[in-house]
Amino acid sequence: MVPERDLVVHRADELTQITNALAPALDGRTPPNLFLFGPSGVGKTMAARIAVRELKQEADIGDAYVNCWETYERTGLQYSVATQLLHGAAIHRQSTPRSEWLTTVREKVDHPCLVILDEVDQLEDKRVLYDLQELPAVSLVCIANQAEGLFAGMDSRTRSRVGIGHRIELDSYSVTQLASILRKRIDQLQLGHAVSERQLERVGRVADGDARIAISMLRIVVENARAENGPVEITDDMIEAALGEAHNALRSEHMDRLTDFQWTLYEIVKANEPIPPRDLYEEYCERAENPKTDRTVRTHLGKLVQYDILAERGASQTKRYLTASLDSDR
DNA sequence: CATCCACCGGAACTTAGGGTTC
DNA sequence: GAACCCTAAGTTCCGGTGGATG
Repeated sequence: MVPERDLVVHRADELTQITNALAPALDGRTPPNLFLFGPSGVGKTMAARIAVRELKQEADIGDAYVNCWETYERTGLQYSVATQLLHGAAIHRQSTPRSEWLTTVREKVDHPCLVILDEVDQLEDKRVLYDLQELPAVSLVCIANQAEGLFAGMDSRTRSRVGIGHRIELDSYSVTQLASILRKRIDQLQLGHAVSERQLERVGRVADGDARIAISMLRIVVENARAENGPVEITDDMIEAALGEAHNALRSEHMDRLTDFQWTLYEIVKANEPIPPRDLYEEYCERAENPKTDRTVRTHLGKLVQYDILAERGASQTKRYLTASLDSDR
């Protein structure tokens, strides 16, 4: 759920910038693409969705939202965008040739459309951005961690066509900003008395600028406190305990999506880290009945690194894979 | 500094699987 | 149900890159 605007603290300026950038849609024009960059948990998605929702209230504007982590394939993404823009009409099956979906959208949609692509750097095939850009009514709102990672993955044609537009950077939250975000949530739960300012700041400091981690921690703390009988009381110990739990919860979200093959690779690295690519592949061949080629393994290792599940150190002969620990990058 | 070697990743191709059409 | 179309995943091929080594 997207919090209402009054819950959005410390992002008023950015929200205005986003709304201004997309404002041409109010006059029926197609705004230039918009790029939101910033580390995780700084409110990029929230700001984009609120801005689009506000614009929709004022004019006839179509919208679509796709999380590219979940929908990372070219066809799936096109299908998702097309059905959202057409409200499910006129698309027969997912196997309908993509040229047909795009033609249908092109023919039937005459108002500006704002398409939010969240975690767009997770897209396997960035050419899908070019496909969408071909639709005259569509503006892309691309959300990613870093500009470099996103544009590096594009071929030159896509980059020159899609990469034009406003760019807005969102910085990490400060400790006090995080604390006040948490305070709003606590007040909503009517638990104002149960948590001290100092404890909220402690959560904010540990979350390291990431509101998702901070909020996740707070939720765990509150749940644990409620599980105990009597009035809700939050101790410092409970806060320390929630830290590890919150990190694990976010990590397992990603781990859940691994295939068996990717799990095998992860386990080999975990058992042997730091491990050079060659040893990793040999170990994999021993474990697998029908081992895939090293090229395929490389592709998947690349994904695991991109998902922040594995990390790599060194280059060429000194290259080693190891498990990425959230604790180590702080 | 030149050479070597492990590694990287793009591109074209093959294969398997699913759906559509007649 | 056969012919056809489309896609994702994997394979093959290969040129490029950058530490290590002498």
